[in-house]
Amino acid sequence: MLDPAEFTTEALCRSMLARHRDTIGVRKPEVAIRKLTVIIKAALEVSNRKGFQAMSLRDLSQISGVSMGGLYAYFDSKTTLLNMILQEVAEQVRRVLADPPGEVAADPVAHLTWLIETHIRLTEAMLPWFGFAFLEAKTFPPSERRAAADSEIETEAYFARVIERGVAEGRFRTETSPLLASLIKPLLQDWYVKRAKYRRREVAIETYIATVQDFVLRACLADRNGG
Amino acid sequence: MLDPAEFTTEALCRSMLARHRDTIGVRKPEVAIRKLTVIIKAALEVSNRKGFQAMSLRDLSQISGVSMGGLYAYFDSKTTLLNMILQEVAEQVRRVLADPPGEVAADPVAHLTWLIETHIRLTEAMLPWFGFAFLEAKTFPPSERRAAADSEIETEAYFARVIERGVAEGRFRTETSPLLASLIKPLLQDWYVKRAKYRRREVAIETYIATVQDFVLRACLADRNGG
DNA sequence: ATTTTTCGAGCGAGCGCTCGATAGATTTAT
DNA sequence: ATAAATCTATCGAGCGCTCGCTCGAAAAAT
Repeated sequence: MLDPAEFTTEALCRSMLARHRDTIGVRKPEVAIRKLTVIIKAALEVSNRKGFQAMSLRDLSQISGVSMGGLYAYFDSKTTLLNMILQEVAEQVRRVLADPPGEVAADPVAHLTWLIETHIRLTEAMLPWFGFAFLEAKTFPPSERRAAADSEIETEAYFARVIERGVAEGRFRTETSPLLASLIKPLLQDWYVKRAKYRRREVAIETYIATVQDFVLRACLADRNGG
Repeated sequence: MLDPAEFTTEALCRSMLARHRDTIGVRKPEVAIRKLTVIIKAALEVSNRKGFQAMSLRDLSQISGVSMGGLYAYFDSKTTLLNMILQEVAEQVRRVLADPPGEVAADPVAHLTWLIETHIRLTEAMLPWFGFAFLEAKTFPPSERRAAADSEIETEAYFARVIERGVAEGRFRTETSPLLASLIKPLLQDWYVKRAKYRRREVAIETYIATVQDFVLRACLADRNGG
């Protein structure tokens, strides 16, 4: 479904580097990618454990093995580091959700099902990144907070459009609530926000995906088709 | 439905004071409640704006009008203040959700509907408190984090028990997913977590409650009863 | 007169961030 | 081929500042 090679920390850091070529001081790409990867890995690990604010740059330096000064070759402030990570998450969401396979896009039901599965699998592939984004985006400066809210609205819009089309084409109940698109998002988020709980209960990702799909489709489809 | 007088900041602070009589240095109850109320009001206000960690005790002192030393007559550490608030939230959830009216408890469908409405109305009555608990609980020390997780599981259990009974009594589909109870919680949370979004879109609380109730019941009930 | 409550300057620790020093790689000059 | 010059990447002690928290004194209440 998703190619795992596209979501390794290294691959994602390559994408980050490309976007910040001008602000990153290290010129040689192999060196830059290698070090950026260990920095980001460490940053995600520590932040997911105790929060981004609580992670000091000395923590990050020690765990990544890069000196204080060395860190500042890759970002010019702690807030910039935050933004680099959040932007990469938003970028991947856009890249992955924006173009469904042709045969899927043609049918609202298939499209909705695909969106749910793909979103959950994307968050699974980038678990520390989404955990980070969810945990941190709320507590930060106005501009970062707004960017996070925009990204959220963008995701919601993918669902809203499909539902609207499904209703227009008569595949969904005409009474389908316009609120539904908003309510799908928290269902998808629960998988990575409460990941520990689902791991403890040994819920497989396929089970989770199927449950959410069924939950949503029962709300959309006419009664007879709900089973 | 809920008596607003029970959820004023002052009423809640009275409950907090009772629970921490031994660690609060101020002896006269009227004085203690009055000051605790302004402290908690200020703490919730600042924390909801920029996060509990980012709120310094100097911020809190200035905004509440209570001196640094004065604050420490009400808690012995910043973490204690956090716990006092989280405990009060957990206490109210327990108090309100634990005893449904008799006529409601008798019927699984009515009980489930009641739980959804009551939980959403409770979070609305204590909006800054729940916003605070949601925002902060994740980022904090192990013991606080565990307490928050326990409280969450407790809430989930209310829903799990009703659903189980509904299935046993033949009111709900036998295939009703055991995951459903977990998935209800994020739907309820969205109301206070994304409160700004729903306010902007002018979604009334009654609309939200009805939408969630319909969403959940469609997942539980046999197909013919879904409308 | 004595207890209770309030005050806020001050403490040590830790924060984000800077910057001069330096070791290694690469280019240029001879 | 070798020496000199230049550039790149890395380092970590130290700066100014704010943090959570304390404590002895002042003020208010009894």
